[in-house]
Amino acid sequence: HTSPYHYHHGGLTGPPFSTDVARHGVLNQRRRRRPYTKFQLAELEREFTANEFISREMREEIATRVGLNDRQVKIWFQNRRMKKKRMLHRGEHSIEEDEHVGLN
Amino acid sequence: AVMILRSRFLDARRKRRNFSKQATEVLNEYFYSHLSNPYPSEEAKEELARKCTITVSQVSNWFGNKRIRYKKNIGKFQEEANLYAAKTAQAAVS
DNA sequence: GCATGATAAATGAC
DNA sequence: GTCATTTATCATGC
Repeated sequence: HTSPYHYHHGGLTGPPFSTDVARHGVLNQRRRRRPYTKFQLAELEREFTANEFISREMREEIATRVGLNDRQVKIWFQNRRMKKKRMLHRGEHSIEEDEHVGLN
Repeated sequence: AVMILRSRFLDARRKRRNFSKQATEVLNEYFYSHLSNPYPSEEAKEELARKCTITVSQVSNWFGNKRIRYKKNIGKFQEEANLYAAKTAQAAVS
């Protein structure tokens, strides 16, 4: 799987991160990351516990209730499923290598 | 069970430790020797993880942080870049 | 007080 | 849909 931000590079000319400017024009810049409130997260977590996959109707219902657009709710559930996967995969490798007071 | 997992998950960054000097050395060597495309493959990440005694996720985190912070202030990393450039040049001679 | 590692929103490839 | 990322924010180290 190639790196998305270097996918369209024909040659190897150009600085490391030259594609950033060309990615979006002046008008459409990346939406700023905005942390959600405790209430929003609590509601989202509660719905996620009920079911990890939600329909478009339920998505709109949650969105209006917590004050987010349905796209944000959709993305949140996607990221939440990835987070759960990471959490489950965490106990496999390092069960608990805590208190490793290592000096460099 | 979910709460236990989550509390343990959140504790990860709560008690984070800095990587060893040798680990940072290895990661920086790879980063500055691939500055035109600092995106290690999955296999390269696994090898770096073994050399540094860290997980593949930690390697991904390090490169993610390194790329954005280098891009945001190239001047601040200029000295570091020259250091590792000279180091790889030295290795090429020998 | 910033440097650093990990996580939380947001994007895009596939 | 997954998933590797970008970006901002968080929590800690020193």
